[in-house]
Amino acid sequence: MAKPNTPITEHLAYLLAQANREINRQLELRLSKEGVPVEQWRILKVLSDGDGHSMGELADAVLLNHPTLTKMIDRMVSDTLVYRVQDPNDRRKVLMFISDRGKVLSKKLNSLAVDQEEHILESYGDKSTSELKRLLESLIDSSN
Amino acid sequence: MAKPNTPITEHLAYLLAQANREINRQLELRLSKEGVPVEQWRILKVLSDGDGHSMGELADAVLLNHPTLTKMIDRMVSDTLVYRVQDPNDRRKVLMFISDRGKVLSKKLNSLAVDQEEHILESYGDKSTSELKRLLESLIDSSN
DNA sequence: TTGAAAATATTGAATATTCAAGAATTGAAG
DNA sequence: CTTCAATTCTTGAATATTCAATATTTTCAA
Repeated sequence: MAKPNTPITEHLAYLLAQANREINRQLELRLSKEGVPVEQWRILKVLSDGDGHSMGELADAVLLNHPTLTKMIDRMVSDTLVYRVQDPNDRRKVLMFISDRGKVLSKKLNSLAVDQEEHILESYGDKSTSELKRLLESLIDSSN
Repeated sequence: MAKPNTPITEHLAYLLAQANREINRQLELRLSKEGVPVEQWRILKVLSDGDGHSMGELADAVLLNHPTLTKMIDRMVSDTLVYRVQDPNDRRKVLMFISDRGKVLSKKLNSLAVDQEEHILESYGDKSTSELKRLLESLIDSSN
């Protein structure tokens, strides 16, 4: 008797990748109205607290590797969305700040992202959404 | 009074990306024992039903764009893990099959992937895991 | 039956990401 | 103090991914 061997669609790793791909695709579509990739939305959102964030901190927060972040920030500096300041307390570090132009863009992007969340809430339900968020947070916690 | 503006960590899109990144990283680490990227595990797993799968079908199943899949399959053909056969019923299509060598590798990879699932089950819990899977499936459903 | 449109897969050029190495600064042990 | 290891960020080369265009085959309407 042949072993039925779990189909890939039952692996948590696969379901996460699939869900992430789909939701990300939808978000991408909305943000493309402003011609901005999802990662830049994340960067602007994190920086919009107005504080300076080091590159390392940012890389963690926005789920990008260091060199990838450096190069994306280069582009955003060219677009004058953010700027670099050397950290006076530790000159190895660079502190990133959001510019005024960045803040304006960030607001537009946020409302596009909120639109999406609301769209999900409608089709997927309030209860499922908050339960899913809770479980994801706890999965992330348990992975550290 | 300043609007507190949802932190990025509360967005479903972000939580999914974060959880996916973490779980994927762990899986990657295990599969690296066999020197194989996660996508190749997916491909081998899907093909291991022994049937022929067209490139389009495969691309959907393994969450890759067409050209990316084509190039990855080129490598796997070089490694004699899979092979192409022209679909006799529709000669636009190419049917992909897993080779014997591919089957052997696939088995090893599966056991590494199952190890991971079990590790998650332990640290995260049986109940949470199955509930999370259920919610993810239903999110994916509701997105079509 | 013919010819235009659709479906499928691949290719090549443009872009983006990653890996490994490097430069600058700090920390800390001797 | 001095020196060596660790931390932080960037760079350049190697890889990988994506976009747009192409080739082939099928479908289907006229």
